[in-house]
Amino acid sequence: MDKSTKDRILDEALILFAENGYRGSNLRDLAARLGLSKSALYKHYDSKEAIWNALLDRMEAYYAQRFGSAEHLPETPDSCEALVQLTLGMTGFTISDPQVILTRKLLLTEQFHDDRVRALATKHFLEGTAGIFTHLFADMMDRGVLRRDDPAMLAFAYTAPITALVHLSDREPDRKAEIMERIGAFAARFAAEHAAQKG
Amino acid sequence: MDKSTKDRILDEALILFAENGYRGSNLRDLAARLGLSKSALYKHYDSKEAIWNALLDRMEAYYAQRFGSAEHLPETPDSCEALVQLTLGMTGFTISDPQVILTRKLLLTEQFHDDRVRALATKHFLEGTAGIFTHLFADMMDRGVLRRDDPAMLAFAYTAPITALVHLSDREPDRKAEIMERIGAFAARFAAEHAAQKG
DNA sequence: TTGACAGGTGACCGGTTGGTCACTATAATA
DNA sequence: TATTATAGTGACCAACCGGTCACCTGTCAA
Repeated sequence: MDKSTKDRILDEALILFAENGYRGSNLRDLAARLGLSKSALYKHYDSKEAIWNALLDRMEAYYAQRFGSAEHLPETPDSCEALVQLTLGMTGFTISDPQVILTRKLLLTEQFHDDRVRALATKHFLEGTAGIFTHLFADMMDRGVLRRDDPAMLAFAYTAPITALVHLSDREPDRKAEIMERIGAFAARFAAEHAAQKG
Repeated sequence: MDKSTKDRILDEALILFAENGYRGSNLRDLAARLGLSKSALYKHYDSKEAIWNALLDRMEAYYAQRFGSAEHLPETPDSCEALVQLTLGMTGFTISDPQVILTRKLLLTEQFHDDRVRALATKHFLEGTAGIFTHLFADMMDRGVLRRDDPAMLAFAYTAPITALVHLSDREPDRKAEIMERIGAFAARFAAEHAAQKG
């Protein structure tokens, strides 16, 4: 089934808002991207702000399903090497997928201009990712892969530097290869340091 | 000596641009904040963009002197407790000083719209802070306070989570007390983990 | 005294932007 | 077949914004 115009508007609005900001985007450009006239947009949304709100609705729904339930947790790694591989896989996706990149840009650039974005930014950059790894680390401790420790603190210490490098990749997309290497080195070092049996 | 109008314009421009973004700010509001008419601004700067560029010039000069020379390095902590205290002092300032907060907001919200901001953002959030602690950690290893290790990797692992909490404080300034506690806990844990003599 | 100049004012201009409206085409339905 | 709802068009409008211009005022040097 083809995507509805209503959805396509949000797809293009994400691109536009992420690259120029909400205030820096205008409905004429948005309509042109869709091959529509500006007034056609008003058949689907009442205003520019309504498009913005619908886009945030969609993003909130996405985060609710991604971070909300335990179902979307990745399988617990059964070794330190598996943890590094999982991390590299997740990060590789996150710095390559266009939609994810645009979403991150939107969260960063609009976080101080809109309260819903503010909340989503904290969820995405802090609680969400760290929350997932809190679960994984707790499991890995139970299974004797990681030395017993505070899983939440460990997850925070693990994900925050990786997130910083993801942001660097958003700023300088040409350095992706180098950044992936740094993430791999950081993850490997971290895993070695907190492995159940040292060495 | 009183501040020149030219400087006061940049002061207010920082506030305006940081809170509404460059495109979301207009010269009428800026003039009103200064108690001037809009046309008076043109006696000091040729255009809105010229104000923006002058503001970036000033920011670049600030970062050059802060991160550029070894003179501005804090004194090397002579114990793990001193490291924690230094960290809390620096962070306490950075999340409280209005100008620093505004600068950070500007860097975050405009990093994808302007190449100079992009470069400054990487310098501020990644290389700069980590660079300072790379020096400190190297010194502390030489003096036997910290276990010998890769100082750059260690500095990155230390500063990135703190920076993430600083960003959280920018988004949710009401949580400053809680955030300072988290930073203290993280710093203390990190120091204990990398101290020369364990325990 | 005069003239140049720096700093400031308000009116005005053209381009852009969000939003409206009358109108059209098409497809489903009574 | 007549009707109605949906989706789309282009012209238009008012508000806003960056920028210009003629003009004013105080200071200070020639």
